[in-house]
Amino acid sequence: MQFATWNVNSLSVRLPQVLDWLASNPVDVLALQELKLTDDKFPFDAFAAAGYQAHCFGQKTYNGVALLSRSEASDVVRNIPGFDDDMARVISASIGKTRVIGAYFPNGQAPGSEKFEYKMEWLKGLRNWLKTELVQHPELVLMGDFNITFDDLDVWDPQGMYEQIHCTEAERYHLRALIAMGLSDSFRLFEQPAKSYSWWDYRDFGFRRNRGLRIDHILVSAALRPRVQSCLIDKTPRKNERPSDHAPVLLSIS
DNA sequence: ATGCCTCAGCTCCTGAGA
Repeated sequence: MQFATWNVNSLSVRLPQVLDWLASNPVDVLALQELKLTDDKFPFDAFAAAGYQAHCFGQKTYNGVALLSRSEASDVVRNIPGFDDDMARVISASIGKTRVIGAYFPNGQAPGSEKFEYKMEWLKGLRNWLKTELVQHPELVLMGDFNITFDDLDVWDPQGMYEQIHCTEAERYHLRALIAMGLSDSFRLFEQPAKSYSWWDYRDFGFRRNRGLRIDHILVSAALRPRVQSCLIDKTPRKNERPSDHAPVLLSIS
């Protein structure tokens, strides 16, 4: 079974690329982030024609997430129960025996800002909710744009980005707390190419110079971990003419 | 560096992203 996550930075702009990518990568489940469109504009028909059913949680201008799946998805939940949020950031569903959570974590802008405080509160809310989710659903995948690097391996310039947004100890603490709950960073279960990133700044030839961050992750629960066969970042779509700034991450489970 | 791209929208500039 194959899972993937991709921050598309506007589904309206990226739909042809998503369909192309699915044609070459017929994953079972694809989580999308930053749709930047409302539910009424979601291209259900285009995905149905490609063999995917979709559940979406859209929002005007910013945010917006969706789950696409080849088989039926049930028990769809939007956002984090118990955490009040006016932004569309999380969508969960049961697909087969697996509970799948697709998430667009807050950016946080800069340490000390109001948006950073919101990010910290959101991360606490996520973890409180996940505690019970993991009990109810031992086979769980949490994937999406986390907007946090695990450590310096995930950062092209660790000195320059020291304690900068996505790289602060406060943010990384919350990522480690998810690991402490029994989740694993599936990417690091395998040997990976040096300087592997999932996001590159549009500016300054970020991709060409490989000045990036690994901030898109797929975490798996303890029950799934022994079944993980591979995890990789697909840089191919970043070479398209009008790419998203993020690349998709792919996970294979037996 | 108040910059660099890209996207949406109260669209010919601004806010936000990361």
